[in-house]
Amino acid sequence: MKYSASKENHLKAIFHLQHEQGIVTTNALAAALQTRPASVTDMLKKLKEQKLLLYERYKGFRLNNEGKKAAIQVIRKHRLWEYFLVKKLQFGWDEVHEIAEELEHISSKKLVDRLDAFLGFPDTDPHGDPIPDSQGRFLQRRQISLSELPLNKLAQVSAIASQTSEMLELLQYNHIQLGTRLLISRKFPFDNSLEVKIRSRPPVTLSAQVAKNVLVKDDE
Amino acid sequence: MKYSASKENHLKAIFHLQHEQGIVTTNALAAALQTRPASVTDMLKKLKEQKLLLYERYKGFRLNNEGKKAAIQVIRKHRLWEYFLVKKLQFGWDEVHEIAEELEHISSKKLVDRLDAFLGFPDTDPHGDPIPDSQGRFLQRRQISLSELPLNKLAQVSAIASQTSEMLELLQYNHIQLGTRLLISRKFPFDNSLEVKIRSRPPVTLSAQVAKNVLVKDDE
DNA sequence: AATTAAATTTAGACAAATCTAAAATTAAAA
DNA sequence: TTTTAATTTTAGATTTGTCTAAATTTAATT
Ligand SMILES: [Mn+2]
Ligand SMILES: [Mn+2]
Ligand SMILES: [Mn+2]
Ligand SMILES: [Mn+2]
Repeated sequence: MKYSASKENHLKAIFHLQHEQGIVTTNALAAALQTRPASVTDMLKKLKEQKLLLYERYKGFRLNNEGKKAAIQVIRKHRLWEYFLVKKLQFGWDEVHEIAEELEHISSKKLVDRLDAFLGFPDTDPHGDPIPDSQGRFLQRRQISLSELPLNKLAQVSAIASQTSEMLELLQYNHIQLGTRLLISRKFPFDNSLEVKIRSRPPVTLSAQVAKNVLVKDDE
Repeated sequence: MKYSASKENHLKAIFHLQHEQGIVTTNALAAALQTRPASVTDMLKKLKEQKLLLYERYKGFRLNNEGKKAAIQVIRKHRLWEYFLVKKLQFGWDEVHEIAEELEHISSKKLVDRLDAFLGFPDTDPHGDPIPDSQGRFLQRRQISLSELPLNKLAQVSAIASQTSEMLELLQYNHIQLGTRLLISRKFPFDNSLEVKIRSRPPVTLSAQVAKNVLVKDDE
């Protein structure tokens, strides 16, 4: 099956949202796609027609198995291209998302699998997100949000949940990137902001909003 | 300037046709793009509106400088991606065209230039066609059609003018590919077919139609 | 030169994807 | 439990790119 770029974008966004929330709402999807709720409703009808999602008017929606499979293939393409751009073409990790947003819609399955092999079957993209394999299998890693990390416990940045360029710019400014080892040296209950220490650097302060979107795992 | 995939396809096809014919006709373009003359007329109006071509109704058309520049950028992308697919992803030269037909519409200029550098600034694509550089400069090579090659003169295949998969399949069957050294051992005036010899192989016969589309250059 | 044929353009339609404004439904507040 | 507010859907339009069928213009034949 081959879907339009717009359909693929919708499938992917629904997949991400339902991973966080179970059921997805029209407004949430419209916000994620920077489009209008009315446009989302239009697309939902088409996706339901094609039996890619479960949907009844006014009651929210979610992907069925077929829809998930399709979404995962798009995610696979997106992340493999991001990996290619960073590792082979020397792009920065904060400038590949938009380009991958276009490349992910190239349809050749053979191309994706060859690219995968060429890259040595990587299992995480430049932002630390897992890359599904050819059969759509994920290796899901146990990672927590930086805001849940206990005080003074060393951890390693493993993924960035919100990948807007504004977010990435802020992190880069604070010398935080994939693989950075850090710990929380202080918590401020007033606004839930955190003071974070990175080895041999002055500490930096992160808002709760930022911390929530930085995912970490135990340091080895 | 960024143009739609359809506009880019039209620009590229017009460029190729006017290279051969000077002025381009509606029917020729429709045939090249596998579309209808009426659709071509519609698009011509838009391209003229955007000042990419010279066009007056019923009188044919051709790209202006702006249009040529745009077309060359598309050709550059197409051929760089073809080179990538063959040299890095191990595709055969006869299976890359369709995929490149999609990849050529990815818009990032930076991506193309990085890809170019990654590939080592190649100057011909897998079919022997020259790859324009970042400024749109071509290195045009003096090549002639196999049908114009004198009898018994050794030459080397440098490009294939018609790159349909049917054509490429036929050539592959006859062991003719880019770089193949050959000579014409006999000409048959009745139908302008040719007997062609490739070193250490039994001679093969090619129709005039095939020979016209095989381009050769002097053997070093 | 008149007629026929070919090429090209116009007129009108359609599908996909999006939008705004208004209506319908559901959720929250008084 | 009314009333108000938020969410979601519908109705109707718009843009882009395409098509068929008919009309127009140009080219080729008799
Ligand atoms: Mn996308
Ligand atoms: Mn990513
Ligand atoms: Mn194309
Ligand atoms: Mn080529």
